[in-house]
Amino acid sequence: MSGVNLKKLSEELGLSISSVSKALRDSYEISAETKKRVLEMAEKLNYQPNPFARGLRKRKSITIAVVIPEIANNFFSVAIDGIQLIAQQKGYHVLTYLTHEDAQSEESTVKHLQGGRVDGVLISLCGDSASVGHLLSLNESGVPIVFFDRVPETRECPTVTTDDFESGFKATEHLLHAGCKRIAYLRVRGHLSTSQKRMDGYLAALKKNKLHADPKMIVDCTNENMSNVELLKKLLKLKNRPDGIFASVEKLAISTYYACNEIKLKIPEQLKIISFSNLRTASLLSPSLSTITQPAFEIGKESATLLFQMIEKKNFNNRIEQVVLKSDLIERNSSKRK
Amino acid sequence: MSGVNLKKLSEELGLSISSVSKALRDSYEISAETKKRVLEMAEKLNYQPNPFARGLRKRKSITIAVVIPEIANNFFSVAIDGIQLIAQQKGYHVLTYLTHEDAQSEESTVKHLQGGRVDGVLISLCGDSASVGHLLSLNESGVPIVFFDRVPETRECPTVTTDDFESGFKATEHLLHAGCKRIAYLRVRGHLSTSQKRMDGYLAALKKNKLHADPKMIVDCTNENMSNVELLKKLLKLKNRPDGIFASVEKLAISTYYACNEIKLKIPEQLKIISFSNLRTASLLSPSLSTITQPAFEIGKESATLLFQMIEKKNFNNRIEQVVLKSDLIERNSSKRK
DNA sequence: CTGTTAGCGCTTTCAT
DNA sequence: ATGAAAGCGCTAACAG
Repeated sequence: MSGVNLKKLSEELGLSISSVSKALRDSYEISAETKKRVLEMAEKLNYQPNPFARGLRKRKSITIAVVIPEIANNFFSVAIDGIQLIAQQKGYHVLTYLTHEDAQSEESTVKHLQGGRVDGVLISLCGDSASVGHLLSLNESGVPIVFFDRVPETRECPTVTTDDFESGFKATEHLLHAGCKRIAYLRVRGHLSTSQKRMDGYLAALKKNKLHADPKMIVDCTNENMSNVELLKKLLKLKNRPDGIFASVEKLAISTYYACNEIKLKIPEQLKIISFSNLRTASLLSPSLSTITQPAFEIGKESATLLFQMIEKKNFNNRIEQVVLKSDLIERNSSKRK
Repeated sequence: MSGVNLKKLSEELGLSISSVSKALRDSYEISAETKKRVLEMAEKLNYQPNPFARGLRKRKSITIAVVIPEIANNFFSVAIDGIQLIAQQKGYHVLTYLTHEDAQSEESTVKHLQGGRVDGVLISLCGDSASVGHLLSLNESGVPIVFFDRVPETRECPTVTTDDFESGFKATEHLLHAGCKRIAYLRVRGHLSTSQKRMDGYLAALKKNKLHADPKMIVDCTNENMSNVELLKKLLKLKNRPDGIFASVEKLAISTYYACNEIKLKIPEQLKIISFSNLRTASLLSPSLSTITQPAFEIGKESATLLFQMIEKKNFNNRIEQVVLKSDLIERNSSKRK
């Protein structure tokens, strides 16, 4: 502890504690001259108010929590960047918690947030988050919650997400405009509603351009690179091989690179690729890969902004805001529009 | 606030507040049966202790702060991952602050930490951090500080860093073992002592292998990609052109790729490249790029571990620990050892 | 084994 | 314009 508190300040100044407190908060009850003296002394002694005493008294923490599955991930770290920006503007502190995709860890984390440690929570659920009971109880205890990116599917609540349908649509149209006639969609099995919506976008784009959606062009991949490469080699050796690939995960774009390399298929001349990605930097090294990216920074900013609205207005039970943001298409020289 | 506190619990149980408090902390003064009753009621009412009241009373926050220049950066986000791991084990909360490379922002952040909000601070200085006065004052007020990666150059203090000399040495040897005879070192001007040490490692590796260190092979680059590409094209068109490139920043490796592409120089057949990098994932897309990487996760873990030692032992003024970790060499198929 | 009490540092009424 | 005093929820000494 810093050792210098209101008591010490007041002794030093020959004033009462309460006067000093008021002076520091610029109360109208205090004379200008006294204020000046107090401020100077506070500066001199390097006084910093004790946040615990203040928090206890005011029942406010000036702190929010961010709960995410992982941080060593470009999407989440950029989102945090946006969150921090807004939090800093508001003068709030940010506690970060990682669940590592573990529902139990998520639950215990949320539980710890209940004692009044934070004024609000931003959370992106972990994959196997079965129940949201712990979050309900937190919310009921008066802590507003905003979900971002990974949101509960069963319940109405404040959310900030990306428009997955639009992402899928936009990515597919990008390939179509680049001249592709036969576009494969690569997905990983057992995925969330997110994946379904992206594929709906893909299908809608095909339909709009009066193209047939061949089920053979929808490829279920695994999590293992080598087996995916084999799968893709088979796909790319078909008589009716695709001339465009839409990878729903960046990893699958990489597998495609390997496959093309092995069977000497030229990118982008013979095959154009677009990939979902949260790793802007990756495409730097591979100038031929266009990517469709979640607006991570915007998502962070919007979530935090929404949360602060709820904190300040305290009306978080009434109107439920659901913000949906458009994805970013980052074009590379692979598949420039003709 | 959750609304349920010790008072409510005690009323519900017909016990005194202090008995409940003791029971919850498993004090030997309380009978087993009472403890059981209390625990059950606490569970039932979903009691969570108020961290501010406890912090105020115990003069302890169970919280540490992490102050970093940016988070949308693979090194720092992975380092935070390591920090969080240790903090979670210790039951500590983690506050994160971003300075955005702004010395003033760093200073005001540190100032806010002085009131007892945290029990310790992990910090990586921003580039233009001229003075460390604010940190001294924080430390003097009893808050232990550990510096990681970007540490003060003028003062003895607890640090966790990467062995830059070893990094430079190891990277250069990697190229030598891959058969390179003439290795260029690309650096960006006006850099820190870090850069110098890496180059010392490069020079030492050459010397050890009885190779001449040609000053023409040490290239000062800018921050602008296109001008670097021009510079590199000139370098690679020399009669005595290098057969290996050691890029001290990942960006420069990318510029090299562009340059090679323009003058039709084949990688890795005609030119092998190794690069410093904090972006493990980038090399996934470019299988021919070997990288030398800071052990970010380890740095995070080590820093946090050291900080907790200081917090727990309270002897942070005596022995000053300076941990130096080895970098990781990630080999790709570009320049496999012969 | 349980209860009473003081006080952590601050804010906020209520007096003066 | 200033000060006295109560109390936020908790812990820890001290009584009983």
